[in-house]
Amino acid sequence: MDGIREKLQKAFARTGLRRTPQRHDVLAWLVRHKRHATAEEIYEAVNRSNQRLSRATVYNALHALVESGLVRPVAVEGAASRFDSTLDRHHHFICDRCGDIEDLAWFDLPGKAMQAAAGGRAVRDVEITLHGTCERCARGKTKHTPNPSKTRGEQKAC
Amino acid sequence: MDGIREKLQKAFARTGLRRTPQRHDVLAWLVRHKRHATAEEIYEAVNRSNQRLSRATVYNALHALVESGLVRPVAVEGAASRFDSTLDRHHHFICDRCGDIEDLAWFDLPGKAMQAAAGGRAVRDVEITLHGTCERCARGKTKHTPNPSKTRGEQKAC
DNA sequence: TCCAATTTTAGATTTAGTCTAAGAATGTGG
DNA sequence: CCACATTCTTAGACTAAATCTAAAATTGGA
Repeated sequence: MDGIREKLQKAFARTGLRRTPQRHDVLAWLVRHKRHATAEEIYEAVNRSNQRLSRATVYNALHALVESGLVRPVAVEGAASRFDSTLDRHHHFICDRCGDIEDLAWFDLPGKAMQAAAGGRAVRDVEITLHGTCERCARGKTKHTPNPSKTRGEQKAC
Repeated sequence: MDGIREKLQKAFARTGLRRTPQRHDVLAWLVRHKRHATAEEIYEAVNRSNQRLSRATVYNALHALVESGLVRPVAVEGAASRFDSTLDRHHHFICDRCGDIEDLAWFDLPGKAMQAAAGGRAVRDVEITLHGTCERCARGKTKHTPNPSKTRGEQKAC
């Protein structure tokens, strides 16, 4: 119905990454829920619906998926890394106040300027992250609690 | 001789951040050594030359400095955050293989595209990180060990 | 089918970073 | 110059993130 099965099948085939049930589940969850989840959240969510997989397996699967480009890590200062399916390209916006991560429409970098700055280096990927205040926080809605799990660190109550 | 004292004095004055000896030492070290150091490295380095400051103080100082914009955190997936003086603008390049972080010359984002993508959000800062293979790793020099401290995580021997 | 390589697993371990409560330093108004 | 409130630092305990280990399970191919 959902086509996800086929989509993932293709993705695995394309990258040559061995498709284990565990990797499949992790990727499927990430594709379905476009949240920027931590490894811990994925661990809990996937285990809630399916068979159990261990924490180490979640990390292994995530790393394998990152390695082959199907998943992208979003590192956050002072907090657990979050993960993101790359099946559609996009950039990120991180709110200074509440720490929420939002997707932005993709746009290109000026190729020339980038090449010049990169010099002789081989560039595989470009990561653009905007920082600022999200609309909810700007409006002063204090209820906005984007990371229902342990929101460790900086974020001021918001 | 070095003008750093005055430069920092100005920086503190400009941002209104209280200049404590500890914050000064942390910032001074970051300005002098343009490495992208972890909190732990800073802790060790600063204590090597000067009086002792506690780990908590290093974190406190770093957060205060980040808050007031004098220092920028560089989050890295699966590893300790690194820190960077912002006294000159630049972008980053992170090597997939060895994990090294290099500075790139500053270049601007196409303002229109960015505004369009950001929508109504208030953008404070733009962070551009290129990922790929650094020149040393490309040349296959296996000696390249950029993070002499605990290089935890992904990096293949390189 | 059998073997070698890969993957998963549970649990222990390491490391990053925060928290707490108490004490020190600082700045301000009188 | 003093008193008081505020801010900052500190050590160490604590929490959480992520890795590591060694053993068991699964897989793909000859």
